[in-house]
Amino acid sequence: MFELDVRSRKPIYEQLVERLKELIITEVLKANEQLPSVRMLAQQLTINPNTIQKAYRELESQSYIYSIKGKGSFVSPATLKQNSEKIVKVKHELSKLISEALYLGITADELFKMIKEIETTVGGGIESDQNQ
Amino acid sequence: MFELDVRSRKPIYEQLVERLKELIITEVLKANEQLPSVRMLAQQLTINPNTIQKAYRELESQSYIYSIKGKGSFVSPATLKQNSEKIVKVKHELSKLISEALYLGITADELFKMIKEIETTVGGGIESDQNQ
DNA sequence: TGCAGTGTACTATGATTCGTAATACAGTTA
DNA sequence: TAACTGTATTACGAATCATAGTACACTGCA
Repeated sequence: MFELDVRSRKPIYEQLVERLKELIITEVLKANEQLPSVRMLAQQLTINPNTIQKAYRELESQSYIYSIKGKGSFVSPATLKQNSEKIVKVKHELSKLISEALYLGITADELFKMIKEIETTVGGGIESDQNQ
Repeated sequence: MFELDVRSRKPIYEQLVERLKELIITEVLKANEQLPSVRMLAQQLTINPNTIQKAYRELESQSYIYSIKGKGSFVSPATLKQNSEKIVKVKHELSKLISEALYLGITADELFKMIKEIETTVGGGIESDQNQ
C-alpha cells in the first residue's frame, strides 16, 4: 500500500502525510473508509506506531481524516473534496502573494502573527499541531 | 542607540533586525547613512560581532541596507519607502485570502508550513544561514 | 607601504528543537 | 475479559539554531 524512503532527508511521518493526502484526494481511499490502524501500518512498515500516529494527527488537524478512540481512523467525507478545486486555487494564489510579501520584506514572523490573528477573529480555525 | 533584551527568548539578531528596520522605516536612519560598524556596535552592546553581522546580512538580503567590503554598511535609499504602499496592499489581499483559506478548512498549521517552504525556496527570509 | 578601519567566511559549541521510539493509558466491540 | 482500536507521556539521539572565536580580505589614509 505504501512505499517509503526511510533514508530520505524528509521525515517519515511527512512522507506518510503526503502519500495519504494523495490517496484521499484521488479517491483511492473513499469517504468513511477505514484506514489501517496505527499498529498495523507500523508493523507493516517496520516503524514505530507513534510515527503513524503523528501522521494521522496531522491529517486529522487538516480534516483529511477523522479518528474515533477505540474504533479507528477514517477518511473524511465530502466537504474536503467538494472544496478541493477552490482549495487548490486559493493555495496557488496564496503562494504567489506570500512570495511577493516576503520579497517586499515582510517577515515570515509577521505573516504568522497575521494568520493567528485572523484565526481567532474569524473563529473558524482548528487549533494547530503543537509537536510535543 | 539600541536597547536589547538579552534574556528574551527572541534571539538577539532578530531583535536587532526588527529595531533597525523600525529606525530605517521611520527615517531616523536616513538613506545612505552609515550604520555603526559590526565591531563598534558589538562592543557597545557587549555581544559578538558575528551576531551583528548576521543581523546586517539579514537586513541586506531584504534590501534595507547595503554593505561594501572595507567601507561599511549603509541604509538603502528609497526602494523600501517606494514599496510601502505595495506592502499595505499586499497585506490587505493576504488578509482576505487567509480568511478564505481558513474558511475552506485549510489550517493555520498548513499555512505556516507553506510560508516556511516558500521562505526557504525563494530565499526571501533569513536565507544564507548555512552554519558550517 | 603599512596600519587601522571596515565587511566576510569558517569553525566551534552549548542550547534548543525535531523525529522517532518505548511504554502506559483509555475507549470499543464481541 | 480479550483483543482490537486511538491517545498521551516521556525519553533520547540527531539535527538545527544562536552565538562566539578567529582568521581572511578589502578600503582608505598617513
